[in-house]
Amino acid sequence: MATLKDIAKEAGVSIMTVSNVINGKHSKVSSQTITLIQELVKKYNYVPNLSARSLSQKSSKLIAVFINTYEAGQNHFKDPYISELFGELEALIRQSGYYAIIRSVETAENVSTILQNWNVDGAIFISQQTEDAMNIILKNSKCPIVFIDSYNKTNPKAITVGVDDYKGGYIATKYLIANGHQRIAFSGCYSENNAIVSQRYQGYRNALRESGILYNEQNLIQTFTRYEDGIHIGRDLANHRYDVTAVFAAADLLALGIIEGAKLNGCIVPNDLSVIGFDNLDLCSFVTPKLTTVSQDVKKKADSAVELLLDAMNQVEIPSQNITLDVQLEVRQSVQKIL
Amino acid sequence: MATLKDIAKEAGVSIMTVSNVINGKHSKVSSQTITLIQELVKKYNYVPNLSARSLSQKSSKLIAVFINTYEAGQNHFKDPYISELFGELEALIRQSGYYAIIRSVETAENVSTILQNWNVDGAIFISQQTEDAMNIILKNSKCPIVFIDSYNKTNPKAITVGVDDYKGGYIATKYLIANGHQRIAFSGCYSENNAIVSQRYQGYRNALRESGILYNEQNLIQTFTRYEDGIHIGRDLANHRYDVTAVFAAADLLALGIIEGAKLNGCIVPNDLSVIGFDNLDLCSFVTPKLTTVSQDVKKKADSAVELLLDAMNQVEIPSQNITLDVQLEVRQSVQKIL
DNA sequence: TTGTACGCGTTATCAC
DNA sequence: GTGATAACGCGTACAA
Repeated sequence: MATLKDIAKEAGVSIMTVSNVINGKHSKVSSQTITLIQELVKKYNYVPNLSARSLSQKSSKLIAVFINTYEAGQNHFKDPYISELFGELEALIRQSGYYAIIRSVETAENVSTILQNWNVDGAIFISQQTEDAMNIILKNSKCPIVFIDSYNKTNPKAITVGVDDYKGGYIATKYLIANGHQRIAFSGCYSENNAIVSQRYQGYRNALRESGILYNEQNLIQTFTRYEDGIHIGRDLANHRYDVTAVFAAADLLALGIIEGAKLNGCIVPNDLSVIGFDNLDLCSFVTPKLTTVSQDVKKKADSAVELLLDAMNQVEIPSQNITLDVQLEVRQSVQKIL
Repeated sequence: MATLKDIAKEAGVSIMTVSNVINGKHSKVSSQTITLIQELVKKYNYVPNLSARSLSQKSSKLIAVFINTYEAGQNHFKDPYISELFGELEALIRQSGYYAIIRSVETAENVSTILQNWNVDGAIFISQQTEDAMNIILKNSKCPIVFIDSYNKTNPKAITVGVDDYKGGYIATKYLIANGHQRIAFSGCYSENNAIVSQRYQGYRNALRESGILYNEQNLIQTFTRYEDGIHIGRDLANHRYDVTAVFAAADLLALGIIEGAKLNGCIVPNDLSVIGFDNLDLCSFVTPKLTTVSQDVKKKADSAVELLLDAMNQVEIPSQNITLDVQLEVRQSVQKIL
């Protein structure tokens, strides 16, 4: 509750002297008063009021982290990938001397309001945005914003961090093909608005084409990517609703659901069906069979995002505003060679 | 960027009139000026500066969510339980008209600094605190604080939300006993500072005693509760380092690790060993065998915490400051009857 | 080396 | 109904 004024009065100096001491501008103050004031600061447990500071400065030291609100009635933080990413971001924001405001939003309009409300210095989106949404957000916002897992080829203001989704789809499919599979399904939340999945799908398609395998439209399985959705698909697969020997699932949870659903109807992975996922969640190694999947480096993603954001906030020249991190195949037990 | 002043100038009225319109004090303003100002607000996209508001009001509309920093080098949000809880809290805070600041902290001192820095209205701790830490925090803080999963029997200021850990340990052990098990291990992060685990342990001990089973000190397995820790213990169990037929693990991840570790050394759950966990994470149903566990209602926990906090902030009379939610046994496949 | 005046955007108070 | 003034806590710019 103590303010600069209180300390100044007690010390018999002006407010500015106290302020200078606190902000480390020691060159402007005699060492005597410095120690005096430092004692008083401790004694009264002085803590600067950052709202006041934010008001009189350009900067608020606040970084906003945005996430989409519930999807399919689901708490977004139940997605282990999102949670881990968020945890890393929080740590990095704190270590950089900033404060993290977390907010789930429904529409692009809400974003700029929050940003202005708190005079936020920078923002990070941790769930995918459409290009349209990004453009609206960027147009209405003054501070730098980093978008994780979003694609935007047209807007030069867009700062993005993502992984090589195309390559992920490509190497996963290639691996299945190398193991003798020819009839391979793609399952995921495929739509025009979902650039991530579209990219993975493109990788899948190109891998097929390169190997001279004819693409069968029936093998695109449209679905949400929760575990429960996978169960349904797994059952369908076991019931031969699709004519395939392998499935590439665009998310680990979906893949795990598929494995379980197939099993429920007597189809055993990898013996009767091969499955590959995407993300490399910890729990891929907890299940049976352990899931072969495309792995990405979540920590590096968070590092890149915060680094890019801080650079933009400090107007540092950046080589590129769009970072694409590499992915690689994590071979485990859910794929089997066939003849 | 528009401020009250800008709007006032454009409308040819005073700042206060604009302020009154924005804050819905319509009784003090003529309907003409109301509509005029509302138009201008839209035109200039006016958004109130909450730092300024916080400065001139008692309240900041900010709620801080605290979590302990890394433990055992682990991002805390990799714990699915913590993540889900956090996601629910974020939603509730937002829906209540507040803004969430998230912060990981190492020591109790950091807490009051943040609280003062931002003039925070209320705070929630989502990871367990020792009674000492809680007392320090409460002593140094002015705003209401809710502690989730912490025990504090002595400090009347402490507002807490938890589950009936004792009962959890009790019913889990009783269930094992009912299935014919007599030699039962307890594994978890047992220590004097960890009240949660101590309670679960007490439940375990009492269940044994009630059934006339002699407690064997060797069967208390001290460990961290990560999956990897479970692996070690599972191996030990398979190698008959402990003379038991069943294990109660104080956390699901630990239980899953134990199952896997045992399997690696040829000991199959539930055939050769029965295991019960605690938390009922989603992934309990993803693994094989599906984990029998003690379940708690995370959503209800979040609801209770926010409700309690808001009541305290609004100085509403509360029947009890300490809520203990019920737990129940979720029977699945990891326990087998023995003779 | 230290102090003064002012402004940041908002609200409460009180007078008109 | 409406408006002037002070106050919230801090930092910048400048003066002493």
